[in-house]
Amino acid sequence: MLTKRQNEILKLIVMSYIKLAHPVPSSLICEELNCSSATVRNEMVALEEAGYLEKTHTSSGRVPSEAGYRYYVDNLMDKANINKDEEYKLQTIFANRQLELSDVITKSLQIVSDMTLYTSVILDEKSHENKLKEISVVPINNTEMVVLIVTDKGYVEHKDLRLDDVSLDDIKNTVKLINDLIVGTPIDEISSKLEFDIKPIISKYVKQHEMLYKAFYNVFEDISKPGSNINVVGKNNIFKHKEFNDIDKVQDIFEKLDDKDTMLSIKEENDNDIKVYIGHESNLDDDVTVIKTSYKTDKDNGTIAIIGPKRMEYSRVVNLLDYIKKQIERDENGK
Amino acid sequence: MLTKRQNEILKLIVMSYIKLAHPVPSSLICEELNCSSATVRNEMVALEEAGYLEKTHTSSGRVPSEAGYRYYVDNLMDKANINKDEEYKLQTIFANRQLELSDVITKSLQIVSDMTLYTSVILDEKSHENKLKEISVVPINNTEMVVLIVTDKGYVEHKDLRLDDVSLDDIKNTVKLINDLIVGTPIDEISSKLEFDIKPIISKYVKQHEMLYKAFYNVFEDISKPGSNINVVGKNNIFKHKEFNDIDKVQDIFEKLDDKDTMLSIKEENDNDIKVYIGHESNLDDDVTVIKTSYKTDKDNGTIAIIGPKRMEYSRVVNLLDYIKKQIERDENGK
DNA sequence: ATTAGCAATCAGAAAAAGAGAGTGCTATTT
DNA sequence: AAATAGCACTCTCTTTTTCTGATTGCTAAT
Repeated sequence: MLTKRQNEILKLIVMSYIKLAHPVPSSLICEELNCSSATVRNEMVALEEAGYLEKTHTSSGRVPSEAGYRYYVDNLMDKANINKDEEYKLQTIFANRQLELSDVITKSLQIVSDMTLYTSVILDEKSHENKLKEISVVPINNTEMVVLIVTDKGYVEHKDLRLDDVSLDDIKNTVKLINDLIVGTPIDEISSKLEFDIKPIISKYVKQHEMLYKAFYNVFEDISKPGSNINVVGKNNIFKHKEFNDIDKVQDIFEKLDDKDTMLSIKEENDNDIKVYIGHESNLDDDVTVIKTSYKTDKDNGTIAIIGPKRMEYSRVVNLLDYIKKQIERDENGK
Repeated sequence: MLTKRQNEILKLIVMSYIKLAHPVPSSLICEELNCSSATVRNEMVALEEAGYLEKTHTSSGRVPSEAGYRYYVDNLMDKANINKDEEYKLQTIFANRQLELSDVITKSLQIVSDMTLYTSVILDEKSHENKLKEISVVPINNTEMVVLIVTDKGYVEHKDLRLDDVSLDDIKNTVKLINDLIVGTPIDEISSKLEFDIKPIISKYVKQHEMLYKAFYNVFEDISKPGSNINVVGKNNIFKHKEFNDIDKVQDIFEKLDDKDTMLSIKEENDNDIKVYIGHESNLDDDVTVIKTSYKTDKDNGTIAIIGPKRMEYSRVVNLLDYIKKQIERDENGK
């Protein structure tokens, strides 16, 4: 258990280090605390023994350890509100109802990345609860057509289809059948419904049924794949932090930011809270921190995350994420 | 004018340097040429005076100058055919007719990037010759709907629309009017046609005409913006070349690869040939070379480019680009 | 015209030297 | 008992020096 003064010193050290990116000497703290540097040094030894501080070499100032950051985030961090200026900048995005939700989210995180110099990730999953609302086919020329698919949640997919020697009537009939029979079916059940309900019927009414069945089967097979969108914004901000001044490290992080699985792992344990993953917990790099949260609306749910150095402005980022999460959820659910 | 032997030596030096990334000593060349290193050195002096070679310091081996690369590309480079192995890998992509053209191109350049360790850029412009083929609206709930727009070339756009207090009938009528009156209009002329031809009519037949007109006007305004798609593939390959072992340089290049204007400038002077921009000509970095070409099909045209170090495998890349260009054009036009 | 031979040059690695920041410890004060 | 002043000690970071090896340019010989 830390004394009150130790808490104070630890907080000051973490905050100084976040700001100055340089091991914090006792002299810096004693100015703040009105006591001598020797006193601070004694406390520093205690904090180091407790595992919250580290030295870079025998006679260096102190740097927060991973546990130090953890303790700071869990116990010491000011949970102030979002900065008014930042709120204002984000407000203008959320006020704009013209844009689609995913664009709003991307834009807001773009702004966050620009302001903070950190990197943002947006993961949004195609919901499995989407049901087919309407399918239509627009012929382009003799062999090509565009298939348009809309779900009840307003999700749109389109696919080009090339079919030689199929009559327009056949196509129209097939589309009509699909619209009549499987509208309302959840997208991941369409393939099987197509096989068992539609196939027998179109084989009666449609001449080129074999080819058409196959084509539409493929289209739906494709769409129903449970894909996630991964959007990484402000990647180049990685270069802006002195802990990433090593080209091999930067390369490694860039490769992870491009790696689907690594990015998807961020969204695991979909929690309503804001989660902070410090250093090795981030799964990216020991010098990286990931702060994330999830959102849920009527139509959509997803995860947003900010990636930066372990020496990150924790409270600022937490506030920003919290604000955005609330805006998204208010915007869409509360209307 | 260079002698035959000077040509030979220059070619060997460029090729060695591309392969070994190390200033080429005379000893390396004389093995190849069956003459003494002193002889080669004399020729090197001549080539240096002609501006084709440089030294990194007084007693270093020679490195090709920008002019040296230029001379090599224009006069000395073997214009062999594409490597069979590489052709095979690309073939499988182009054989797959399921994919849309833009996906085929992206995939093939992804493969090129993986094979060569260079970076690829695909620039494809939305053609202005697209004409409206069909518009449809799918209502999602009371206030939201999806507008689907298809052009005669199979280009699809969709926009979410929020409209409070508009009746379904009004919407249907408006869509019908648009379909009746402006299908076939080039997309960049739709806005004005909407204003002068449609507005007067819907104001008669549609109750909430003001709001609907405005909404559709915005939708078309949005789509007709002459946007270009910019797709950069294999960015992380930048890290793989020793000339980019400097973090500031890498940062600078990454920022340029993300910069719309810089990337768009690649497609200028839309030429049918394959163009090579060496060093400062690349507009990216003095150590960078850009090799590009353009393609043109019935539906689409665009530019593809490979970005790598100046010390690039010129002939290999030229062959790859040439092959891909031909495949694209054959694939789409020929058939 | 070509080549052998050799001193001269310079990058890059390794070693040495110097300066400065900050600590830990001890003795002293409060 | 807690806080502080004082000082030797440690270690990084920077600069300087030394050393080695690769490669050249030049001169004289073939």
